[in-house]
Amino acid sequence: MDGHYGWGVLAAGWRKGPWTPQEDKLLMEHVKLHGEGRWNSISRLTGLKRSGKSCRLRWVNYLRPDLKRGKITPHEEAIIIELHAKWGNRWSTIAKSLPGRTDNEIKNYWRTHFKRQKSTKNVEEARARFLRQQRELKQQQQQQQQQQQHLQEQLLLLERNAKDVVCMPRIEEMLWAQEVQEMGYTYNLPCVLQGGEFSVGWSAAGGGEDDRWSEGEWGGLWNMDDLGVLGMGI
DNA sequence: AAATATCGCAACCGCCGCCCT
DNA sequence: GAGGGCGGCGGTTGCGATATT
Repeated sequence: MDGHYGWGVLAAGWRKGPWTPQEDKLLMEHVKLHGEGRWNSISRLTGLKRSGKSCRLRWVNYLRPDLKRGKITPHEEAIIIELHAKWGNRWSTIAKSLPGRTDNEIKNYWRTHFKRQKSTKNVEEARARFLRQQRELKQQQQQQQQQQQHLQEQLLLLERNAKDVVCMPRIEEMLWAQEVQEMGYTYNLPCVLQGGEFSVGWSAAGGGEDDRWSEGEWGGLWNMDDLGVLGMGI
């Protein structure tokens, strides 16, 4: 870079190139006193001949105390592959799932380990896996929608014949009844009886281990809260 | 042992979006 | 609403270290 920018020299008043220990110390002391942010005022307050951008970058990528040093672990690599299949080159987004790792670090790692030669197989596998899961999720959602629609139709039908209706289960309870039945129990829908009495209850007709909410391989890698964005292109 | 290639990393640039005036 | 400043992000560059020929 020296040839291009003049490493370590002043360009338009700013120093460029590698940071010295003295500069690091100044920056760290400043952040300790004033916190992160307001990067452009640092040079004025500390005398550092560095641009705000340069200060921020140095802090975020190198000086931050919560940074994890050392090599990317196989587990982290797996996460990077999976998340890259999901997000593409959104390094900062990927970095949020890897505490202590910076976007720059992940970007560099990707470029050296995956972009150039090997790996395409791993990456393609991860991408395929992600797309498959996305498809399955969509199907599930469609099925649920259909079920709900069906139940709603039934409910309307019941309401239409309200005169003769003995029981008037609410839609949430019908859904719950269905879930309970899937678990192997018999569920008696709560009914509004003529005369204002209620009947409610469920009885065991079997049962087993409840693993409906167990984390899948995919969900185990990161927070599933953000699955709402699955519609995005990758 | 010397020359060359590759890797790993730090740091820069340009662009974009947000916020304030 | 327009314009400017600032911070954040992704892409790129180049140096030093290490591996290979």
